[in-house]
Amino acid sequence: MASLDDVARAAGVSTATVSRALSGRGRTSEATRARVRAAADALGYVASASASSLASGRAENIGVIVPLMDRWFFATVLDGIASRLAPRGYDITLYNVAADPGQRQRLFDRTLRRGRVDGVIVLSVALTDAEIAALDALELPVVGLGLPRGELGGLRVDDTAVGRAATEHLLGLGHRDIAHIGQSVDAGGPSDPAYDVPTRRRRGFEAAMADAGATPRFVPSDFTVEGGRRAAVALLSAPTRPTAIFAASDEMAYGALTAAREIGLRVPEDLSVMGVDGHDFAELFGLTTIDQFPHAQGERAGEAILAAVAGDGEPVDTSSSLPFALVTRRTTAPPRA
Amino acid sequence: MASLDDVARAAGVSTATVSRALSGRGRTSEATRARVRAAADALGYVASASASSLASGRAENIGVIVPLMDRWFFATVLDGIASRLAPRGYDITLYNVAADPGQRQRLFDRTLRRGRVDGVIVLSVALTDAEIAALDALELPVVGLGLPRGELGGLRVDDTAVGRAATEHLLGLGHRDIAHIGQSVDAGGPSDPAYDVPTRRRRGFEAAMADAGATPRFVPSDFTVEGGRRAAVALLSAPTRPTAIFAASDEMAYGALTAAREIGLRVPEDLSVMGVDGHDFAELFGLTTIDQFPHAQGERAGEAILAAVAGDGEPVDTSSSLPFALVTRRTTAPPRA
DNA sequence: TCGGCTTGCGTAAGCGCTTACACTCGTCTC
DNA sequence: GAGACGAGTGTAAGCGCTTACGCAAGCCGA
Repeated sequence: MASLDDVARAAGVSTATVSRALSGRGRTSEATRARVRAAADALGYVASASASSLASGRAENIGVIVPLMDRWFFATVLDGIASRLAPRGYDITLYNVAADPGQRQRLFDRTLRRGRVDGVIVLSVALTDAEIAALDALELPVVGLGLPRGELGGLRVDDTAVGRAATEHLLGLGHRDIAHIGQSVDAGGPSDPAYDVPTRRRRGFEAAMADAGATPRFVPSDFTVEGGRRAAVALLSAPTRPTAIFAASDEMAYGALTAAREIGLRVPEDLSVMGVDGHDFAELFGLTTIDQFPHAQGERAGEAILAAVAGDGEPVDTSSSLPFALVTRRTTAPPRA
Repeated sequence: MASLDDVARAAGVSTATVSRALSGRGRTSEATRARVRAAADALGYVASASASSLASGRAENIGVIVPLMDRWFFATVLDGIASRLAPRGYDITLYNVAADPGQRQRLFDRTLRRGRVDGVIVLSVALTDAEIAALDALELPVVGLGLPRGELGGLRVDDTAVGRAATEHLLGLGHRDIAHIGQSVDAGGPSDPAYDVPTRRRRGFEAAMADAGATPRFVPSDFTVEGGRRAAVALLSAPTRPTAIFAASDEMAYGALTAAREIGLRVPEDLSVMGVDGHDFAELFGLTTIDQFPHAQGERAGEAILAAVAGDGEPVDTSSSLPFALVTRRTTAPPRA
C-alpha cells in the first residue's frame, strides 16, 4: 500500500503538499496538483481512512439508525439516502436498533461514541429520553425522519394531512361508514401522540370524519400484512360492516384485500380499500394509496445530513413538510347504492 | 471526550496498561483491570475508532456490497448479517453497487481501499473480472453469497436442487405441462451459467422435467412482480396453457397469481403456482414456495466473515450448501382431470 | 522603490491509540 | 541458594495522515 510519503517522494514535493493537492484544502498550484495526481494514480494511492479521520476529525461516514431493517419502507428510504451520500464520497454505516436492550444501550453509549460517524440519521425509532440525551451528547448533526417525538426535530410528512386526504377521498366517493386500521397510541416506546406517525394519520382520519359528520371506526393493528388481515377480518365479520377501509400502510391494506377475498367480498364493489406508502406492489394490486415517496424522503435526509455536516452549524431546515400524493387506483370506488 | 491518557492518570497506570486492560489483549492483573475499568466508566471513556484502527490495523467493521438495497431478499439477508455482527462489536458499512459505472468503479478502486473494513461480504452481485481482481488485491477476507460466478467461492444454495425440488413437487401432483418463469442466462453482467442462481434453478427444472419425460417450457422475465405478471399473461393467453407455473422467485410468483386472477383462472384449481424464496407475504397468499431462509443465510455469512477476520488465514468453509425447504401451501394442487 | 499582500510550499507537531521491548519481581527448579 | 522463568507493567516508537505556522518569492499600489 502506497503511503503519502511515497507519493510525495514520487512527485518531488512534501507530504503536506500532497495532502493539500489531493484533498483540495489549502492552496496548491495547478502544475503541482497535476504532478501529485499523476504520482498518486501511478502508485494507486488511496488515503487511509483511519489516519485521515484521526488527523482531521472528519470520518466521511454517516450513521443510519434503523428499526427493522427488513421492512420495505426502511430499505427504500435507505436506498434514497445512499443515492445522495455515495456520490459525495460518504459511506453509510448501518445501526440496527436491536430488540435486546443491552445491545441497544451499547449502541448509544459506546458504538456511536467511537467517532466513526460525522452525523447520524435516525429513521422512525421511538427513542427514550436517555437515548435522545446520548445523541445530543455526541455533538454531531442529527437528522430524524418520521420520528415519533418532537425533541430531535427532523423531517416529516404532515401525517395528519395524509390521514385527512385519504379519508376525504373515500368521503368524496360517497362513503360514510369508513374504518381505519392503524396503530394504537403508545403502542410500545415513548412516543408523543403529537408526533407519532400512526397517531397523526388517525387524527387526520377522525378530523375528516368529524367534519363530514360521519362516525369513525378504528381497529388497532401492527404494521404488517397479517395484522391488517386480522383487523379487516374482525371488521368485515361484524354485523354491520364498513363500506370502506383506510389502512395506515400499504402492507396492512394488502392484508385487508386478502381478508375481503377470503370473506368473499369484491373490491371495490362491496368494499373500498386504501393504504399509505406507495409500496412497490401497490400498482400491481391496483391499490389506491397515499404515496409518500420514501425514496425521495431518503434523498432529502441524505441532503440534510450532508448540509449539516458541511454546514456552518446552521440547523437543518425542518420546517417544510415532505410531499405526499393521493394515487387513485382500482380498490376504491363509490359504495353501492 | 476523555482520552486514554485521562483514564491512565485516573487509574494511576500507564496508557499501555489501560489499553491492555480495556481490550483484553496482553496481560494485566485482575486488580488493575478492575481499577482501569472503573476509571474508564467514571470518565465515560470510549476509544476512538480511528486512532485504534490506525494503530492496530483493525477496523472492527465489515463492508457489505449489495445490489438493489430495496429488495426484500437483500434487506432480509442484511438483517441476518447484522444480527451476527452487532453483538461482536462489528459495524456494517453498506456499499450499494450503483448503476452508474463511474461510481461502481470508484467503489472498488477507492472506497474499499481506504482501509475502513476488515472484511467484505458480497451479495449476489455479478462482478466483472476487474472487480474480482480489485477485491483480491484488497487482501481482505471476502465472503460471497449467491454469487453468479465461481471465482470468489462463497456460500450458496444448491440452486439446481431447488429447481428440481420445485419441479418434482409439481410433477408429483400429476402436472406434466409445467412452465418455468426465470431469468435468461447472461441477462446483464458477466455471470457464469454454472454458478448463476437463476440459471441453476432453470437447469434443475429442466433436468427434473427430462427425468419425467415431460417437455419443459420457459419464459424469461426479470425478478419483479410485474415481470412475473407479464410472463404469466403471455403463458396463460397461449392456445395451450400450462397447468402449473414454477416461478424463480416469490415476487414473480405473485405476479403470476395476479395474472391468473386477471385472466379469470382459479388457483390452484385451474393453475398451480409456486415460487422460491420464503418471502414475507408468501404465507398470507398461501403461496407454495421453496424457502431458502434468507435471514439464516445472512447469519451464516456474518459468522463466516467473522471467522475469516479472526481466523488464522483459514479460508471460509464453502463446501456445504445452504439449506432450503419446500413449503406446501394453497397455490399448488393436482391438475384437473 | 518599498512595504505589505498573496501565493505556494515545507517543517513539524500532533491526532489517540497499540504494541514491541525492556524491566522488575516473585516463584520454581535443581 | 542461584538461575530460569513467567507475570505484570512502563517506555516509547510508531500508525499515516492533516494543518498551524513560517518562509520565500512574486505582485501590487503608492
